[in-house]
Amino acid sequence: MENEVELPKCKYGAQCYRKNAEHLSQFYHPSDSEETYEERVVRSKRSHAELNQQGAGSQERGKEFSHIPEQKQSSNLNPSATEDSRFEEAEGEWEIDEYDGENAANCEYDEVAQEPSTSSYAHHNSSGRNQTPDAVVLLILVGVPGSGKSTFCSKLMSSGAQPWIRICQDIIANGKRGTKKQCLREAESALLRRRSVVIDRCNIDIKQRQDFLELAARLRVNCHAVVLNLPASLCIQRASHRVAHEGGLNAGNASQIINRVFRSRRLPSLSEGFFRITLCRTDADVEKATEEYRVLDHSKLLGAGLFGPVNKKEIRPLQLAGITAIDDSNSPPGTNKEELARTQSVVAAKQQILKDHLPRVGVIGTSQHMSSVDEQQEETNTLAFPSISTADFQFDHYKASTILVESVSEFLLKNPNAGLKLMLVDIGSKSHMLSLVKKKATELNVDSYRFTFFTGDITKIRSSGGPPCNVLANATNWRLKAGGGGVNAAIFKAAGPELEEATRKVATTLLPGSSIVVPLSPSSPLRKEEGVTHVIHVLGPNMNPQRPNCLADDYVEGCKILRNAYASLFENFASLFQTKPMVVDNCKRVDTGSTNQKPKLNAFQVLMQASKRKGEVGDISLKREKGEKVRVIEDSITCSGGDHTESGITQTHGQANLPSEMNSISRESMNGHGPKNLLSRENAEAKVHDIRAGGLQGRDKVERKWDKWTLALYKLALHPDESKLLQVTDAAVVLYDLYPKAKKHVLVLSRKQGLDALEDARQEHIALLEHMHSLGEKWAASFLKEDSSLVFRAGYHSVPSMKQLHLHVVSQDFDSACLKNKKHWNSFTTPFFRDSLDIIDELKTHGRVDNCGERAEKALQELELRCHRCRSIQPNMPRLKAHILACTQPLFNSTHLITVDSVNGV
DNA sequence: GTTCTAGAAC
DNA sequence: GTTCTAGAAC
Repeated sequence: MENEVELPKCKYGAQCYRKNAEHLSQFYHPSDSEETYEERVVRSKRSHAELNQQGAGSQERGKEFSHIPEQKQSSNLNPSATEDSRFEEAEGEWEIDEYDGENAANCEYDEVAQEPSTSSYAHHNSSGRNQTPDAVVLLILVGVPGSGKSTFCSKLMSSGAQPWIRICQDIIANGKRGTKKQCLREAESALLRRRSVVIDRCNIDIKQRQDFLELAARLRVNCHAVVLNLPASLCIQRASHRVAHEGGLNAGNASQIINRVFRSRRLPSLSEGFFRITLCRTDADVEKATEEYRVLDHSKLLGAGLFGPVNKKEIRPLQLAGITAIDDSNSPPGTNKEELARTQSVVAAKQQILKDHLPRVGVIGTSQHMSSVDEQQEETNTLAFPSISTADFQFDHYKASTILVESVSEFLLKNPNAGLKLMLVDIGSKSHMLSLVKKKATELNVDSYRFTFFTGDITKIRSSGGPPCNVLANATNWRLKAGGGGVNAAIFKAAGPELEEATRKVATTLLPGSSIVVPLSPSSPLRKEEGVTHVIHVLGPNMNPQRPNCLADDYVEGCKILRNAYASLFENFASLFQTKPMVVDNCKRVDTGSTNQKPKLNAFQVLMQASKRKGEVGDISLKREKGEKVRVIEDSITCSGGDHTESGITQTHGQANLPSEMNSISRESMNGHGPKNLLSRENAEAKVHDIRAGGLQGRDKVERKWDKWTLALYKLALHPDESKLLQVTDAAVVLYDLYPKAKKHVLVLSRKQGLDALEDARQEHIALLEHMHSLGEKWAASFLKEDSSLVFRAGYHSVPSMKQLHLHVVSQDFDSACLKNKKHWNSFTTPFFRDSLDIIDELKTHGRVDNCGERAEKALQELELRCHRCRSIQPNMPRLKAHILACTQPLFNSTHLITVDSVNGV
């Protein structure tokens, strides 16, 4: 086959060519035989980064290519290889024979001149080290409906030299129209698998193309454009004749739409960051461009620049910094070396700019190794962790794998930042846990880019060819001692005495279900050699009678502890890279000497912590600048104390008899303000209301002005209108949600003034929250008598929309016309919805509720629409609602479901 | 919380 | 033209 090149030879022999896999594995990649897809991704990215480091511009890459004399044969190395494996082979890192650099010095451009569209990619740099070639392409088609994008793709897909992945927005959502986000996800996934991608959507203006260009820049993939700039009349004619178009365009509306789109089109320019743009004005141009990409395989590289016939109107926006289009109707691309060089240089600069503007996650505590390589190219932070409690602690593997995968999934949802990754590590190549977890992760559609697997020694991940992991989890013992065996012994040994010393400074013991972060000193071998900056000690439940604190087959408690262990571990990992405070409570701290006791802070630390806390929910001064509805009240003018009771109110339905202790609690804690007083108070609070934490004492309170519409529940709590309520007690009222998001949806509304949101809740509110929960449970039970198929969750929104703390009790069918948008859905099905029992537990354990604030609220819009049963992502609300009506998978999102069985004590 | 509307996408 | 989403206003 013409233009194909011979892959470089292995240094072990001229005839090697990977015929012997065992031999090749010695130098191809240390863990090639067991290397997972994700590991290949990371390695591939590393290689790209190295390539970039040595020559940012395409021009420099071109020079590197020139060192290799023309060679042939690449795809016939293994005739029996499948399509995929053939491409995987082609991207391997090879050591090659010595070459004659002088002879090859100008080879690249000469080759381009002889063969305009392609050139050899086989290359290596001055150090003799081979690089991964830029053979994978992100090709963006630009054209109005009817311009022939689908035909272009068909030809690529059916007979292309490489297996192209077509991303078509019209059918991406299970055959239906999807979103740009989905296209981006699919494209990223394909590119990471080293597959070239063609984007089959109009991409008609800069904004529509921008995200794809950024994706290409982030993944170090060259981004090409083919512009199907055919006359509008021709496009209309074609669109009018087609039937059953994927995008719904038909004869009736084609003309209008195409004309409109045609007017709004903006042709792509190199300044957007494209590596190569091919303009087509006629079918012949399209045919030629199609052929160029059809024959493109991993052994070829199309030259950079702008190609094709351009008219005067079009050329103006296409010019950039002196670059003129290369009209390949007369001369082949790449013949003008200066032009090409300038183009390549500008493209490289633009791509660098794009890359520089991508969001980054800071790498903390880098070692020398990391600063030289990882910090520059791996804008990620990875936690490598072993399966907790399944080895020496003998926890049931099936239960453990479920908890592990669910915990991972929750973490990924809670932390949408793609830079935070998790990697499960097991030393055995035939690990039972690993295979169980892989299977469950696949079933639950867990993001395989952010949750990966590694087989090998957790203390030697990077040095054995795995991805860089800057944080390690250590499944430790309660004494945090170095002894024993397994992962704990291995990590302490690999980290040296530095880890023991650093651990001693932080804590002396650890409770099951908790974790503690220990920074590694720069002198630790684990840091120096593997780039590990932190170890997080985590203690899971023990089911082994030979070990301390055995739970003796109490898997109810065991599962709870294991969930807590993972949650604590992941939370601490995330907190390393965020402003959120670390979870540190369930350990015996060396500075306090007592369990569950927070360390005493000096005045400066108190100030800093207060400042940090403020930052979590949005810094007040910043909010003031933005004109948001938050301000600090100078003194305790309003709401000091704030407790009340509405005397004379009785239970209207009588189903919920308050426990005696609750009645006493209500009377004691909610006295002091009669109705008259409340009315005047309400007027005052129409201006300013408190919400903040601090025990509702009126001091150092940050206060928020609530909009008028947010006060409906508040007013109802203060002045219960029995006609609107299901039940009234001294402490709470129950009512139907005015806009139910499911078949059954009630609110249990606290009547305690000043307690407006979870973040206000403290230990003294536990009894009230328990009372609210019991009311919710009772109402759920009464609904279950009517319809036993219902399943309920009782919980709070992390950030409420309405003033006055209220508990949602909502059936999990979500079959309601009032459930309309993404915020509705995500506020009930993501970790933004906090189970009532978890909140009570958290108050008992920590004295307050964490993870409430603007970040959680913001995530509602950023998160995908994911089915709460099968976790599949749905493209929009109508599709989601149709899906959840049909989905029969068991519920995923809670361990505290209220069902017929649970209310009957089964 | 909701409704209304402009804009994106094809 | 339709469908869907996000933001403003209340």
